[in-house]
Amino acid sequence: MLDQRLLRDNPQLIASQLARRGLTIDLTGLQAIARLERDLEEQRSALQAEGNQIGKQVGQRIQAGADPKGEEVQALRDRGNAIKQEVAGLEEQEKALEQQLRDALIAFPNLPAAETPDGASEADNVEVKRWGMPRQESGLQEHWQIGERLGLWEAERSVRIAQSRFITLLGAGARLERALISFMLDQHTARGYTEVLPPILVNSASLTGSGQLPKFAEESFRCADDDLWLTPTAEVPLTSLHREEVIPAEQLPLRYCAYTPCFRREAGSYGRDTRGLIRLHQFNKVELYWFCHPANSADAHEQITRHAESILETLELPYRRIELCTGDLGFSAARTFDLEVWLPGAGAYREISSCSVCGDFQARRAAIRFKEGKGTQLVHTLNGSGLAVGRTMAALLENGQQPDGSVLLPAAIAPYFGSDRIGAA
RNA sequence: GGAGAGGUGGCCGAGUGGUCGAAGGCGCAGCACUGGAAAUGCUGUAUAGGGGCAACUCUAUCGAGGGUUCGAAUCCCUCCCUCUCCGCCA
Repeated sequence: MLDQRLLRDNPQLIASQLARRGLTIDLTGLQAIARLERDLEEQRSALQAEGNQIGKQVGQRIQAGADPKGEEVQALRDRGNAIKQEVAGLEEQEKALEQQLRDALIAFPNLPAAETPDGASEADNVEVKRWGMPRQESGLQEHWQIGERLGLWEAERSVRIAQSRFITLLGAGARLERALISFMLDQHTARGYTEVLPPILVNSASLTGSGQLPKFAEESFRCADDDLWLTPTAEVPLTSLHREEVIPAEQLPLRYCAYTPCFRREAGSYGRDTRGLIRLHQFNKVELYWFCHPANSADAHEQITRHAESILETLELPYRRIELCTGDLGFSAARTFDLEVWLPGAGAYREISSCSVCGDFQARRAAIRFKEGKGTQLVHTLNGSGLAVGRTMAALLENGQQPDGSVLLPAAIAPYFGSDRIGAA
């Protein structure tokens, strides 16, 4: 959420930064509301101060022996009642304005960071670097072909169990998924991340805190009888892990990694990526999350991205780093690096991780502060996939495929999987 | 699902209409004492919003919302949550 003070003092700045995202908004009306709300608050608190004085005086007079029903006390009571009515009127107006303000502000996306390149769409994203040597030979299979051939999962029967865009992993496929989750968590905890296994049903406040609500309700699955949703990413429970807390400054940064299944409706993607593991309503992901001091968030962003990249490098998977332009930035992000893994069967780079710094945007929504010296300040939050597990499996299958039909796995995963190969050697 | 208890500051815990943002204790910080420490003593120690260069000051907040009152942590109503026991269950 954006800062109300910024709206009161410098709405032009907000407008110009949102314009970089392609949003044209006139904020003069909202600014007026914000200022009026502030004025009313000042009037009201002055009245309340007077009312408090009167309350005290009545008590003092009565204790001093004044007649509780006498004229002097009655005059104070009358004034007290008049103030009460005035205050009630002001409060009502204030509440209405506050609601309007909040409804408006909660729907605005984050302001892009200064470093984020301007652009209108995906096409304007900037490639930052490449790592590894992509296999280019022809005749390579796509991961869904390999998976079906080796019996790693059941596509059609999964529709029977749930519906389309769900997958059932079997045998070596299930085992490899489990191995990858363990491998990734071990890599991250070795770097000092605290492993978290959070609830994957989350309440509305949690989704609002991290930015999925109110704008993106249609992207999540909801439990009809409860205020609970299936989490679309571990970013949601991890943000709420410290919601409405004040963290001592010396504890920062707090760094967490979490494996969770993730659930997304994938509305509007009909017909895209219908085969295999790329786009599912339920997928596994290991997420990295930081709460850090504002002074360190830029540095932290590079670190969290490097931590995601190191998984790809340890798994010997060629990738490239893309910096998202303002037009392609997610709702809560100020700056984002996407990592795209090379899929030689498909002959394309595909997103496998997204590493974002959100500044104080989520912290303000979720009221996550830290205490340094006298006052409190909002923390900065960062999140990054480290990595999307199903897409990692897809990348391993395509990159490791051998002429004999088997799949050779990188050395790092072999101890977890129990073998360095899937299929006949 | 049935029965009961309870929600007060970082924690424990007092407080049933009046100057209470809230006793006391613990914890924490600073100072004193000490060669250093322990013990002891003194002082300080919530959050949000407003005003002020600052010292400071005003308003709100004792689970949430509403009501009674000049005045509510304290009385009334509604809701939420937590805990304990029983039942069921991985």
